[in-house]
Amino acid sequence: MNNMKDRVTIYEVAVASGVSLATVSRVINNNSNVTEKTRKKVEETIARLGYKPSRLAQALATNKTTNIGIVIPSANYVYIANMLNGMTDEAKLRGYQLTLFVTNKSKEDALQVVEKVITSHVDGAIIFDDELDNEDINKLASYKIPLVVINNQVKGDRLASINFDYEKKIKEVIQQYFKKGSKKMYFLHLHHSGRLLERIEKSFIDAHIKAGKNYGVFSIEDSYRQTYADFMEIFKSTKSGYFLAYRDSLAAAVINAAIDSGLRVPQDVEVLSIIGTKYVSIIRPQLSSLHLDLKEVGSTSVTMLAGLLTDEQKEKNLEFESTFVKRASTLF
Amino acid sequence: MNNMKDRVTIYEVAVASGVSLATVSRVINNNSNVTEKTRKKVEETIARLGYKPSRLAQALATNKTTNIGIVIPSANYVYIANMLNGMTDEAKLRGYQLTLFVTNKSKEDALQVVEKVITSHVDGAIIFDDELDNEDINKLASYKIPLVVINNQVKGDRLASINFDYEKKIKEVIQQYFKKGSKKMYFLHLHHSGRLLERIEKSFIDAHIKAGKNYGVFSIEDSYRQTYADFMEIFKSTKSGYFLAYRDSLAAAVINAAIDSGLRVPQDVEVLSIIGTKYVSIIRPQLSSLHLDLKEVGSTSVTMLAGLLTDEQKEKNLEFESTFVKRASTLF
DNA sequence: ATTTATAATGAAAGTGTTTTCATTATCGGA
DNA sequence: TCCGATAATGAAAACACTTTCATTATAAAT
Repeated sequence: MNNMKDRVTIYEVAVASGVSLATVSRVINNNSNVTEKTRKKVEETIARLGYKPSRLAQALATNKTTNIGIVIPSANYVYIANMLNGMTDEAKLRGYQLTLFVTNKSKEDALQVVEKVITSHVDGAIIFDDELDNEDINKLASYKIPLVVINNQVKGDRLASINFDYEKKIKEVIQQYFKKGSKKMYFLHLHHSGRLLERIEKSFIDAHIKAGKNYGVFSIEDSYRQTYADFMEIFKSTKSGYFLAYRDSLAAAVINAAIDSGLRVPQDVEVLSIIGTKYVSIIRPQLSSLHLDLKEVGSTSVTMLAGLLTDEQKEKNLEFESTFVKRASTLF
Repeated sequence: MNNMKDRVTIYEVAVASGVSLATVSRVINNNSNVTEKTRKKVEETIARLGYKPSRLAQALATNKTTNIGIVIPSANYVYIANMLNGMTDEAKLRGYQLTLFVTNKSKEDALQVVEKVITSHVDGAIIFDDELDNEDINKLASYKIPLVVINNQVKGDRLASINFDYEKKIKEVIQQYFKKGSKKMYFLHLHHSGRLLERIEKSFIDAHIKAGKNYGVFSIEDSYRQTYADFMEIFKSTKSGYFLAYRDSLAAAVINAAIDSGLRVPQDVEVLSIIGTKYVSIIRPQLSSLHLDLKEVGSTSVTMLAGLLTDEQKEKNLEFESTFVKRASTLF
């Protein structure tokens, strides 16, 4: 039964059921202009021969692949995995396939990715990658590829964007803290930082300048191990502070280093993780964070792209609101 | 400059450079049978017109898509994200694109996925999903799709597999523990468990039976929150034990529940995470685990598949060795 | 200069579909 | 029973390439 079978083509189905290619194509695509009788007949031979239409040939003929490209810096971040999760769910629901394009945080790779996306004939793409700048995005757009861009305000035909309100929220959190708290705040700047992080940092600095407060910035590497080591050093001299970290693994590095240095969290050291994943409640003390449903961001991005693809929606900008969730790593 | 351009086809390039389609095709594909002069000429007009070959048409003509399918239960697990990371790197190196197929741990979806993989015309696929059984795999194989299957011993033409030695290692860890330790061991069985986990459980039970030792099994849900809640209950009566958890988030649930119940880790409660990710060292106390370089598993799977695709390699089975890493959550 | 071997090129068929347009069949109404 | 309208069907072109095979150009050798 399970012998190797060569792929059955529409032609063989046509011959076997005594109709033309056109008719078989019609029954495959549920075109109504087919008699019930011939439809039955064709469907029967399709089942008998085990025919499956070639999506490749369909794509070439219709200029639609039902593939959407996902551009990300890496699959390895938990928050990106969360988004991917939402994307795969929604894509499955809508009958799209996801093709991954990763830039590895390298500009060179990013350029390559742009080329690949163009030649791949995806129906559209979702971009969550700071390595792609406006020029890259315009290039993709110029090839008429509908785009949903996350974390970059873009405008144009068949271009939608999703943005997070982290900048605003960080400012609010800081201003709240100024009222009740007294520790000096430090921002953890990543060596290889992207636009979003830079905007957040700017927001952090602005809030301090406006309030006439003193602040600090530490530039760290995007690695738990290294950040932990760095802070074991830092905590030899710095005995208190409120630290803003981009991701929970980095926040955890600060917490663990503080505790291992004999400091108390949150009494001496307070830590806020900006992007919180499920680990915020696993790490002890539990991490205060800005909560954003990244899975929903993922599924929404697919929904928006689907809108662009079906022309229901020409352009749209959406802002996702994050909420500050106080847990045990901060006092307020 | 950045006007909308319609896709340039090979035909236009041919006309514009005064040669035939065949010649253009030859320069695209670096075929040696082209004069340097014509090559230059064609390359120049390719650059000028901004021509990019359609991978779709190429795929149809050559019956090669340079796409490989990745079948996983979900993109949301950290250990799968690690693997994906290795896959994307290696795939980029070798010029393959990755298309994601997720089963969501549902048999129904798995059947759908099998169909989609077949009609998607991927050059091959990597399967890391217990939801696909031998029948599904044989079906894919019968469509001549080269396969690398992770965690399922399979045999056949253009079928390779990668397996982990968790069963053996767990047995060793247990036997070692019998020599020095004294706590009763408990296995954390997942409600929706897969083949791998079941094999590990069997290994766990076998080791106990062989040694004439008593053991326990708790059936839990695959969720940190629920497992934490469950163990807050369990630790009301059970005041000590050695717990084997599948993933580090589950192990963390046990640890946190133990500590929050006033028990000491590892003095009262010992915990071993089978699949450890980077969180093993973030969680406190740090988690003892079986270490396996999942990123390397990912890249190796792509390498093996590439071998099958180029016919360098007809069949292969590989076993990855894990190593027991003692950290602070166990005594030995 | 002529022949041969070889390299470069082009014409055309093939890849597996969809879709347009023309043709044929079917049905209802007079 | 015949006509007209409409529904069902098929032929063929289109999609954007690759590849085989035949043909022409080029270089080497005599």
